Amino acid sequence: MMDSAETALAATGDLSLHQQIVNDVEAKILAGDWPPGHRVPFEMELAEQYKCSRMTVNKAMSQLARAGLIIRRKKSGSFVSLPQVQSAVLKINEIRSEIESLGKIYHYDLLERSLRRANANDRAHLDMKDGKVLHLRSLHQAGDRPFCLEERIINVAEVPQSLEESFATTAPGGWLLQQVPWSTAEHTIQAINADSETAKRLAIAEGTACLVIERRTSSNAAHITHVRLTYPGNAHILVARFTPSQS
Amino acid sequence: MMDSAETALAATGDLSLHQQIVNDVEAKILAGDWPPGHRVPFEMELAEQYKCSRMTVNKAMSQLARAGLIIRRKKSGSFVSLPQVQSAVLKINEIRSEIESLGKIYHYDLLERSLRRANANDRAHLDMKDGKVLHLRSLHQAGDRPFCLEERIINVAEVPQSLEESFATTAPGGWLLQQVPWSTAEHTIQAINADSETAKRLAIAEGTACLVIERRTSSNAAHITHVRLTYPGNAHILVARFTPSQS
DNA sequence: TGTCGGTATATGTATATACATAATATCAGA
DNA sequence: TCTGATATTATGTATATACATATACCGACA
Repeated sequence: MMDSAETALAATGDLSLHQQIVNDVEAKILAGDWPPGHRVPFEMELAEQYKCSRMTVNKAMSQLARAGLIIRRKKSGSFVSLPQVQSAVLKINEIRSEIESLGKIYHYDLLERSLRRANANDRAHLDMKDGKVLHLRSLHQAGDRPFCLEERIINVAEVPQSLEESFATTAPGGWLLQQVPWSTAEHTIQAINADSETAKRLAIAEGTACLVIERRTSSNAAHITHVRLTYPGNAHILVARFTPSQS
Repeated sequence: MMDSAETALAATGDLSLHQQIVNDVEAKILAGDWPPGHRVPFEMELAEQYKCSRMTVNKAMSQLARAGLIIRRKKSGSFVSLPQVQSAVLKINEIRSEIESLGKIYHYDLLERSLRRANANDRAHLDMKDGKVLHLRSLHQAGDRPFCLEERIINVAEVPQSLEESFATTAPGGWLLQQVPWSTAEHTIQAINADSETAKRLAIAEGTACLVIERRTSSNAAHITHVRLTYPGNAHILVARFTPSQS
């Protein structure tokens, strides 16, 4: 078997020096050579080892600290941290591209579009006091099979241009990404049994398990939109990955 | 309404200079003042603006680039990037702490423990050629209610000390976190209808929608363990968040 | 007009240096 | 022995400097 140190050093490509240090240290930690609590060599020691300045090592160690792999304490040194709470990055693709990457033809149907004063439910979802919301219900299809049922409310005060858009052929998800540049988002994921209405729309038996993803998108302080995506059970699987220092 | 620039500058606490720059630029992007594609001021310009050296600005910009908020191109400058694919960080807590944080009493029951040669299914899950796996089935309870059904296989070759452990009172999840220091993980999440066996164990009606999380944990190259967690529907909701440069 | 090649420019990396900050270690004095 | 001041030390931040690298731009030349 190949020694892990060799593995690390073998990969010395044309990477920058500080990136090499990051990789080497990360490899040591992942391989278990340096268990949690182990003190990583001091910056000065590593600098000597790699024949570089302390600043270069510092840059590498700062990266590792930001990634959560090590914890740094003044005067004491840097220590391999305990594996944090199991966490993973969940990538939620645009529905259209998701379907097309499956080799299916994407089709979008608008079921309902209405403008209304925010009711109690809307206000809770968007954390707003008063105002109007645009309510949209639509169906995404892969080939001739229903793929996902979407129910969305848009905060009209924040996205007034949504009133101009019919959404007859444009799915609101992608459209909003264009309009509201960057965003923060909160997701909840749960399993529900399809009620009769949902079952009919998704062409599945009533009671079939469905995956429901709800997302609230915000920009700085204001909440922009809330969407509830219902996927027919087993037909859809979410994938999430976690790798430390996800470079 | 407060100007967003003021908002950003108002928050000038005792943060380090490069962190202030990160915050200010992030605020500008989130507020939409700098839309996607907009060219961020050059490092030299920002250095002048903040009356600091280019290196300090460079540190800030590098952070923003790593976080994906901006894209940097030599000779051209830095540009606000298009909102990436909706992604979010999913934190999957230790089941014990999750239950206890709900104010319930945690109880763990081992249902089955067996050592066996890896069958085709095991080999697929752990991506292994041959060898033994430890198979564990257990139930996590919150108060007197079933909370989660766990089915796990452990790669004995990678974690030989698992043979010494009875798991009669120790849940394998937390134990493994201690034994296998750092890890990468792949998760899949889906909704299923409870079969009769599952329904009985979880004390729910057959066919109830359940959330199933499968996780494969690895350390460097080798796969350590595969676990399938089944939560009774509606009783459990996953939460995931996304904020750019999740500092 | 089109292409080649040189120059200017913004970022990328690395260094030496300096001082700040936090926390440990040490030692004097009560 | 306990207390508190002081020294030591590792990290944190910031600077000036230097050179590397990629590339946009522009002008010369065919």
